[in-house]
Amino acid sequence: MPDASKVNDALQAGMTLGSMLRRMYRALSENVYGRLADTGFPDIRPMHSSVLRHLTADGARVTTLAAQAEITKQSMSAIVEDLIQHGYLESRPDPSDGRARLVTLTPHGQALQATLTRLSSEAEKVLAENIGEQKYAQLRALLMEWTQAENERERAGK
Amino acid sequence: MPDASKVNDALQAGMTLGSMLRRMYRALSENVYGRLADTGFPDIRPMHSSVLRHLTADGARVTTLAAQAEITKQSMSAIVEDLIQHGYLESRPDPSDGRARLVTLTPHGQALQATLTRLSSEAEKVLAENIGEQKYAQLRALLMEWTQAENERERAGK
DNA sequence: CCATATTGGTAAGCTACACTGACCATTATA
DNA sequence: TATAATGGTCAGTGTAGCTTACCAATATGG
Repeated sequence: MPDASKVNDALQAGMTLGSMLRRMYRALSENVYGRLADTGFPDIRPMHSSVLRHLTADGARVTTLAAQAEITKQSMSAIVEDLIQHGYLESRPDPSDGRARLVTLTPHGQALQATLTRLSSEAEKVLAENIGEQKYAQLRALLMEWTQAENERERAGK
Repeated sequence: MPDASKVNDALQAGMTLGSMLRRMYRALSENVYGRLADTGFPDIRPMHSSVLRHLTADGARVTTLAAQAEITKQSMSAIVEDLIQHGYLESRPDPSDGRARLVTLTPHGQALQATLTRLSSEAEKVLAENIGEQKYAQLRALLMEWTQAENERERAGK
């Protein structure tokens, strides 16, 4: 059983779960995007990862990407447009549907995606060193479990 | 030892630690602020918590609050100003320093703070039910440990 | 004790990232 | 085949931050 009074103290001291999650997220994010800028991708910001995270070699439609990233298609459209301007993506009409367009990575975009994955992994490694491999593994497992359960709940409640 | 290949798969699938942290943060945040609006505080948004989280009965200066929330004093100043307009805070000259002002909670602000703490605690309870008390306790402990260590690192590296 | 540096705070303007509402063209369906 | 649903765009809005520049009051070192 978790020590409820201790949690309460923490809440009083402003250490909500949310604030800590947010802070850890920011730490990772700043690490990754700071280094990304130093690695030849100075025009890429966190928002761009919502595309890069999900885009596979097959390409995808803006609508699909938007759904995966849980943002509106207008927002996703703007992000994609920006990445096209910078040469990371290209988009061509989808042969199987006259309304749709297929978004794919250019070689430059593939390099970016690879670098982003690498830097994310390195950032996690730093965190693992700070709290210990064991606890890092625990944290990751916990989050993955929750995320997957959350996906279930959404599919169900929809 | 954490299963590195599994982590790598997850990274490929876009499940970075960061994206999961962010998502859980959003879930909590939407829960709390959605309900807060239904509880008679429709004008309070997540940003406001950066003040409310740290402000004690003694009051505090904008500069102090800004440092605690890790935002600029201009940003904090705007947030405080907004909360004053809505009757949650008041600010008076600090008798001990002619430059400074002391920000304190009005009774209305105290009610808000209490409600916010309650809702945060309830939101965490929901999460605890979803992943299990044990794992919730683990997650919280992990995050608190990292947060405190991070505080250390900052104090040291500064 | 006074010149200079530091500190608390404000003002103005900008950027990043997301949203809503309205709309068009194409495809699916009753 | 008329209507609904889907993929996408355009224009406008809002939120939460930031930077640069500045003022007034306090601290500090010679």
